[in-house]
Amino acid sequence: MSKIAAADIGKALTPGEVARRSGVAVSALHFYEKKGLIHSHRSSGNQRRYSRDVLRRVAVIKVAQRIGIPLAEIGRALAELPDGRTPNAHDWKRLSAHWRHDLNERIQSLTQLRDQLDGCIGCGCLSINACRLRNPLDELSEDGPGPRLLEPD
Amino acid sequence: MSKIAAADIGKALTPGEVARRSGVAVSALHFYEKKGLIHSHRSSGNQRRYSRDVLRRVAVIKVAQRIGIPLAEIGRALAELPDGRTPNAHDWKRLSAHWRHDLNERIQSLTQLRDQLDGCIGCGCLSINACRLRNPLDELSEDGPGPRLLEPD
DNA sequence: TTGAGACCTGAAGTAAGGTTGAGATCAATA
DNA sequence: TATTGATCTCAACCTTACTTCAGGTCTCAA
Repeated sequence: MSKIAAADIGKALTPGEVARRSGVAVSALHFYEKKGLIHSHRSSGNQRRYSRDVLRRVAVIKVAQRIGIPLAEIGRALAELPDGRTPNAHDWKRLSAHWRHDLNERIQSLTQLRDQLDGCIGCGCLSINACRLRNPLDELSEDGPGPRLLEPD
Repeated sequence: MSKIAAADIGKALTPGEVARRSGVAVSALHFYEKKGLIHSHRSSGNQRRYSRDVLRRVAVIKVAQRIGIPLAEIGRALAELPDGRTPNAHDWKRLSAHWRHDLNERIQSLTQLRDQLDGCIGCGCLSINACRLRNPLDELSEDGPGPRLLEPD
């Protein structure tokens, strides 16, 4: 029984193993640890040992990075989990739903940019004050006083 | 006549004017010049003076940056224009069509990521080897020997 | 003419996300 | 046991895209 319990804890992973299996460099593991995104304990000889859940944490980090979430924000999200635990299925559902929202906003804003570009490709209107490409914030068209980022060429 | 010709050349713009009208800081103008993206001549007192087309160049730079094109690549594209000229309507058509293509690819890859995320949000499958989110390159599913980036947790 | 504000240069700083190197120690195999 | 490969720490460096600073000069309106 105690043997099984010990097996449940699992064999600790060395930095090299984690690097190979997660696809990130050992230096990146150090870096993530410094930033508080992952944790390790030490062997008797002061070398890092990781529990297996570090693989899941790194997986979450990598997916979030692909989505475009900065490390600091990923770290904040992970830090908000109770007991500093690694996200379980439920946590992942919350996290990913949140990040999906961010991702979708990025897609929408890029799509809008593309559509504006479509409207401008042929017209050479880049030089004209009203070009929406040049006025991302849509903050003109009232021609009273006030900030005027882009005057006519 | 010579007076009109002189007027055609136009009054040179000071750094401050360009900054105000283009919406980028003077320090950014220095920076772009160092990188070869814009050019200036000097007043008798060694201060920069810009011809009006710098406004168009900066506009092009800003749009390209929103699309996600790195400055170095923007610089390369601008440098390929004959005579180092500022993009005219035809040049802009070519450039923007090219960049639109890049933008579209980025949108597509983010959209694909979003769809994969949709498929994974509820399932907690992040821990499973076959998860497509964790295997962006689709390079497994043949389980022979060979590189295996991500082993099971 | 003079003073305020704009400009000049070069070096250094910032932020994100790491990588690289030096010099020393650990761990596991022959 | 010896040695090779893996790790250790910490500082320095890298890239992108700029900003900030220090100390000095120009420009132009009053």
